[in-house]
Amino acid sequence: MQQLFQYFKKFNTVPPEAEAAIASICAIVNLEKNEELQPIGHTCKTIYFINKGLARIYYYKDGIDITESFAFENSIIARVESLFTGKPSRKAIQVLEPTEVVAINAGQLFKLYDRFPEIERLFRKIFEAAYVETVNRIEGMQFHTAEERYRALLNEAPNILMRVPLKYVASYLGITQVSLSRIRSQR
Amino acid sequence: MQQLFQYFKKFNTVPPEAEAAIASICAIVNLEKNEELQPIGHTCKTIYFINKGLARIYYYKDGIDITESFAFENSIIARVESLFTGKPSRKAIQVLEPTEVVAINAGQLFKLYDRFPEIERLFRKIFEAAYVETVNRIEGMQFHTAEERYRALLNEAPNILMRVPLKYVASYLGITQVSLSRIRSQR
DNA sequence: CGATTCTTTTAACATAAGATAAATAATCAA
DNA sequence: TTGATTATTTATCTTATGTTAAAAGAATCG
Repeated sequence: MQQLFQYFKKFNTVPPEAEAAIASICAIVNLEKNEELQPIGHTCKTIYFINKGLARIYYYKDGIDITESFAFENSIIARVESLFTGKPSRKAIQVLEPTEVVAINAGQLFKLYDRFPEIERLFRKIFEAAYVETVNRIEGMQFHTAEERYRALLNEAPNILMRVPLKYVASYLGITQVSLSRIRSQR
Repeated sequence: MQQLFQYFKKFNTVPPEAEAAIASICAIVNLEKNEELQPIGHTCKTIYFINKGLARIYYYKDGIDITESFAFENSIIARVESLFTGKPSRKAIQVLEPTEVVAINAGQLFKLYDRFPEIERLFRKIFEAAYVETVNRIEGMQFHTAEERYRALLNEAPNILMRVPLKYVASYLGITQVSLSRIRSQR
């Protein structure tokens, strides 16, 4: 849990009582490689923090598995399009390595917002940062060739390419696995 | 200003004093067609609400004008990647019709967050909703052909195609103007 | 109104990426 | 270790989209 509170400090400091309140609505969960953290069709009611390991959000389009995003240790992962709307998610969260997460009960967390404005502010800032990342990703997807997107990933997040099966990376980049392989092979 | 407060009600109700506080940091701005609301290179310190008219966020990639997003009446527009990081934005906001906006001073707004938790909550929810929209847009961009993206736009936001020059729509869809024209011509 | 400028379409050609199938390579379980 | 499964690469062919240039069509303004 210390790891999570360390992470929080990057966004907002909260008083000890607030930390204790958060701790009381968290649970440590351990998963084996490839296990599902959240299934498709379920409304997202949990925010996860990754202590160790790696996860992805994915969904199916026309029967094809598409990776929306990856998350590594010391980061938050949640299906926000469900979390913030209360609608069921067409997406799932899956772990790609043996992974330990802190599961934060979102319903109870949102209740804590009333008691602790610092907690509301903390998560506001966390999701603002995530929002910015998403906006930046759109920019990367507009008018870049598949090769440019691959090279950018190689630069900015080589850990993804080291730890994630290429088939997942391909759909994350918005291309087929065959295309990705072709791009990699040309030197 | 009433229009803005009406919009707010969709997200969170705030007490009259809070409304008054917000009103005190807002200004009405009127712009002519094609005028710039915010220039490239400037750090974003204003959140705009569109009373009437239409605006877009755009930037240049290799000298080519690319539209990141559009905003119509009764919606918020801001360059969040600058607003939330304090870094200068490579993007600009331009109005595409005679437009009236409410300019909200973001620095002062963030100060109001301390005095009025309701205001912090209000804008938290506004940006959460915007975040969800952005995540959904990524989904639309992964593994859809240009034609599918055009048809989807035609369905979901035909007003964009009615009111926005096609050259801007093309880059928004991530394709060239020539491609868009080709897609439109085939019945 | 006519001239200029801006926007959209059309045409011809080049190329990146998709689809399908098959061959390797890597991983994993018995 | 071996066989079976899964992941990755390679090959061939097809197609969507980019590029460039030019023509046609609208909008704007003096």
